[in-house]
Amino acid sequence: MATMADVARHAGVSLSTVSYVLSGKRSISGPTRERVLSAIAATNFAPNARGQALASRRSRTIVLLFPALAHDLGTMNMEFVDGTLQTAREHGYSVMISVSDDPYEETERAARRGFADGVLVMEVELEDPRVALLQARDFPFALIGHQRDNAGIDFVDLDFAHAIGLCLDHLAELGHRRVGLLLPLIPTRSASYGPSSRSREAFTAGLATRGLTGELFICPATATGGYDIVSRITATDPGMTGLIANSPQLVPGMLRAGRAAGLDVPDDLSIMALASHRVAEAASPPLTAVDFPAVEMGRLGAEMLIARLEDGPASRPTQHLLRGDLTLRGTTGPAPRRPPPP
Amino acid sequence: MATMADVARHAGVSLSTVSYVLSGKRSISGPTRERVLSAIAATNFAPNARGQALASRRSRTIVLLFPALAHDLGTMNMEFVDGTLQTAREHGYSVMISVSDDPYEETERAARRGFADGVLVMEVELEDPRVALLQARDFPFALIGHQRDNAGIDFVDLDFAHAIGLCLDHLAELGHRRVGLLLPLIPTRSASYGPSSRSREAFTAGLATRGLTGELFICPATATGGYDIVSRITATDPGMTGLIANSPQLVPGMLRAGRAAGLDVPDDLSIMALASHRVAEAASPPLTAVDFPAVEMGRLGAEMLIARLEDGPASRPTQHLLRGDLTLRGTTGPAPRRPPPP
DNA sequence: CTGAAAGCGCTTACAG
DNA sequence: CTGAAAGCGCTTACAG
Repeated sequence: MATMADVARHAGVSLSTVSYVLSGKRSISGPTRERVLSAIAATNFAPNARGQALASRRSRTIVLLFPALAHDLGTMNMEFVDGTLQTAREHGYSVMISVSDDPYEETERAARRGFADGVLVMEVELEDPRVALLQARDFPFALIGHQRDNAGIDFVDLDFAHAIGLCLDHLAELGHRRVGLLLPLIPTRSASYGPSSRSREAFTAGLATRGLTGELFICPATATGGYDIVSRITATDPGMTGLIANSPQLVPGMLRAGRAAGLDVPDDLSIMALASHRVAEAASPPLTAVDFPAVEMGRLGAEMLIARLEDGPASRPTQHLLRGDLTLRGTTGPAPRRPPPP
Repeated sequence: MATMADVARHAGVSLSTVSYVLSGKRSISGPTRERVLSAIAATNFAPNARGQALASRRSRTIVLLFPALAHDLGTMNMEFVDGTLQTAREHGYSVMISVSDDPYEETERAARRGFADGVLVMEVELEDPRVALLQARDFPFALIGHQRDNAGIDFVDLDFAHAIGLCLDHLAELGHRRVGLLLPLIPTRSASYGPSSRSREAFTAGLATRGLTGELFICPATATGGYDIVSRITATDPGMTGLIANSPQLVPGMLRAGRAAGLDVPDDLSIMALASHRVAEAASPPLTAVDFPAVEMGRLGAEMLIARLEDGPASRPTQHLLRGDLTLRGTTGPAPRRPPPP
């Protein structure tokens, strides 16, 4: 591989001139620039990223910081990744993906070793130790998710309270009187995992104002997680005719349990979820859902982080709390006249 | 952040001694090592990855080279990523994910810019220009997938011919006489995309030996892709009672089309897929499938590439053609006595 | 408008 | 067993 020194020799100029032609950071005369450019072409030169990173103290790399990935291999996580990659690429940044059983240690590693310029933190808790660490170290970051206290922090998140409110409104309008919210239990995240706690609160608070009663269920985010809960519900609480899944991963099991109990969706049982457009469409049957703009959140997260890297710590933070729309796709319907068969 | 020079000063030794304590590449006296180690602890030092990368000419980073990701955001791709990440992490490597509308250009970029030590190529074609490029440039790589000619190349792939054979055996044993294979059309990949062409060939060749007749269908890898094909089949070719999906993403649409035509799965129509255990289990209903060991393929791919990076180009290549097992989960059954209602 | 040189933070021959 | 020094391939003040 040709180095910048090779190009300089080839063009008969100094190494720094080659560098400045590439960066545009000082004006170069027409003829000199020509010679350099054709030398670059002739040697098939491309600047070495390692040399650039060391000299400029910028690697143009960001890290997407997943906690343990294995628990949630769903399409929605891939959508976050996809959005992040798209935006990073548009800005000339590379993206590393980091996954660990020990997210805190992994965060520290990213901040200390300096292979990347900043990190995008996923699956944020209300008081996330990773965030405290990054702040203490003054290492650039942005959140996909948000904490309880977000002063000065760049973040993008779904407005879970709003989403749950839309679900309750919808079910109430359809005449359901008793509803359930299923929250996936994420092994590595504590009880203060943002989406779970915010949905839980909104659900609890939102029941009364709509004249509903309901119950919260926590289950493994697996195929059988939703199945077991809904089996129990159909067996013991037939009046609960409307169900909300905080994650689309629970839904296949929920549908199966409904079917096993002889219930038709949506005639006997209404099921809705928080799910990206894509995931809701691909499901079988397509799901009535509040749209979870996962790709856009990945995009905005990368956007914020890169802006922070380029503008420095001074500029004021960007905070996006996105509201999803309700899209009807047929898994919810009017509450059954009388409770379905036991 | 403390540098190695800080540590050296703190310990009263030379910078090189600190480096050697860390690398273990020469013997250090007990007392000296002690002083260095406690200086490292006192300064909270961690070696700077950029300096290491430049000096050692190794970044301990590999790139996972996806073609355009947007077409296939499925769980199975996430499983490849997950396997790669797990293994990379065990070896102290970082993983970059790269996605592009122009995979060739992206490959060239990775090889020229030198931000990574090697690349893992996904979605390989029978004669993949990216592979030719990497070979010409002598840039380390391994394939998840394989070409027609694989001399000297490290790769891991599913044995698609074997998998399709298992499917045909299974359907033939169940008494099906006429079967279909659905291949997802991947926009960015040409007709010579490995999995499609190998499955196609095995299917065509395998029909006769089992006394079957059948047909091939190519459809968009979307929710509606499988739907449209199966709608047509049920309308025009009711004797086709066994269907194989080369990708699980087609299945939800296929099931929906079956249902819309008033057909029961598996009583009237048998559907099976090539799908990872996880994806097949999570589907609703769970799918009879030939297991696609996506996580393991990600692991093996990373393993091979890292071995190549550590051992150099001399050692002979590793080539894994994995065979998946058939797992029955209830979407296939005996062929109906007479063709189902039209 | 351009060049010579210092320096980014390491690794690793070269010396002793 | 340890140190002084060259060098990895760039960027960017410092000079002119």
